[in-house]
Amino acid sequence: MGDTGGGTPRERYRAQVRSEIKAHAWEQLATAGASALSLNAIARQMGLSGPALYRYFAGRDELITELVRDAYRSLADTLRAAGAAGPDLPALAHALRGWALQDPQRYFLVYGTPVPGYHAPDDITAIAREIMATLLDACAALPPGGPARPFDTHLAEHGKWADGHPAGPATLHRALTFWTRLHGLLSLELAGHFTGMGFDPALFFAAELDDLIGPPQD
Amino acid sequence: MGDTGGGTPRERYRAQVRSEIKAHAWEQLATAGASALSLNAIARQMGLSGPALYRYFAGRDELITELVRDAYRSLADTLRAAGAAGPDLPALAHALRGWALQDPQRYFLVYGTPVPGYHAPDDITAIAREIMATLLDACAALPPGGPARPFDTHLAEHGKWADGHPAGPATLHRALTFWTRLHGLLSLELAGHFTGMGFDPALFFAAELDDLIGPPQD
DNA sequence: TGCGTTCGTTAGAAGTTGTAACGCATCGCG
DNA sequence: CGCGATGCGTTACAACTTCTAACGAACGCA
Repeated sequence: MGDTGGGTPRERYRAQVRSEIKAHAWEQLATAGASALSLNAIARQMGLSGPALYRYFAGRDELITELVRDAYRSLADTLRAAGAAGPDLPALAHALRGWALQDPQRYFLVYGTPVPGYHAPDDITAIAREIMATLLDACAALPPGGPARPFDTHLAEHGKWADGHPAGPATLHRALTFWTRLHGLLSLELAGHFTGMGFDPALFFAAELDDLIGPPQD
Repeated sequence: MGDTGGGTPRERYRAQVRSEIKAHAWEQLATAGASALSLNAIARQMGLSGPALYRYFAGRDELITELVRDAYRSLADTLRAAGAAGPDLPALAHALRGWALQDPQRYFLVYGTPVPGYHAPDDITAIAREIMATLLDACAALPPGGPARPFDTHLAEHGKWADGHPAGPATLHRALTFWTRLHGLLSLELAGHFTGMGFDPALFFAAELDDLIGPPQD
């Protein structure tokens, strides 16, 4: 926490202001969404005038990219922590859901509607791969499921994403479905598409998780 | 198509200009996303000046709401048409995927990142219920799956969303998982999270669909 | 033919991002 | 200690956005 020994005083001050800007940005993001994020509003909240922020971020896009990076980093750390005490898929799932519910707009910053032109920098895609690796570790430790399925054989030949990970096609399939199914559920829940339908999203989540761990196989 | 007999000439002209505005809006939307939609840019494209558009739409929000409404309507009609020749869940699934791939930004307009403050008008939620009804029809016609599961009993008591539909809890569960699983897959595919991973999203989609129709039960 | 509604215009307010040029404080170095 | 370079914050401005107000002209209907 008290990492105040960064280097020159200027560098420390700069880092402090940058993180203060980001703090205000997160606040705006959580309440008004990413599209409403305004550099001028942040400057006002901090008691300084508009163009001052351009000393710290090249522009709105760079600030948002930085927030996206931090969001990815936060998710990767959260999942890694959940899997630290041994591979545990349910623990990973609940860590993911907790992280998503904690700040829905942060979740959408990672997995929400993309901007057509935008391409994430390499270090962000690296974090994404790290997340998948954590997921693969947990899936590899699971007892084998049912019989091999057609898509498994396709993954065996076209699984160049898990390169360097010693996981069989069935495990790759498991990790992929874990990701897409839980994302579908969380995405719709956070977007409010379940409100007024009456059921409890947490129970639905638990049901889908059960399906992923031990599919109905007897 | 040639529905030119709306009423007074003024009403016909008004409707025509409105639809022309929306056409340009869809074009902008598909290329630059919803956040970049600009009334001024549309006015320029149409050869008239900015404030002229306010005769036809109260503002940017109303135009976007109208686009959301049309998107919902288009999806509901597409699914209804796919299920017209009898309840057919695979047909519904492929119609959904085709509709999504046809215009990703239109899909995200319906199921993408929500604006925190926004609440959809009643007629839009009515279309959403219509979509769920079509889905329930197709699920009800499916042969029964495996044994009843815990979440089914919860849905039996908290399924006030399918009110008026003669479907059992297992069918409700089926429809819900159909929705969330395929959305998760499509959402990540359209957002580009699968690019560079090597596998074919269409095959993954087919695999998930197989799981939904005939879960591995022997 | 004439009257009223509606349309499109220009002008302008208030907001945004982002650039340019200018003082001034501060930090590091001699 | 003092001096110079670096960096910070400012104001001024351009270009853009949404949206309101007021005006003139065109159009439809009686």
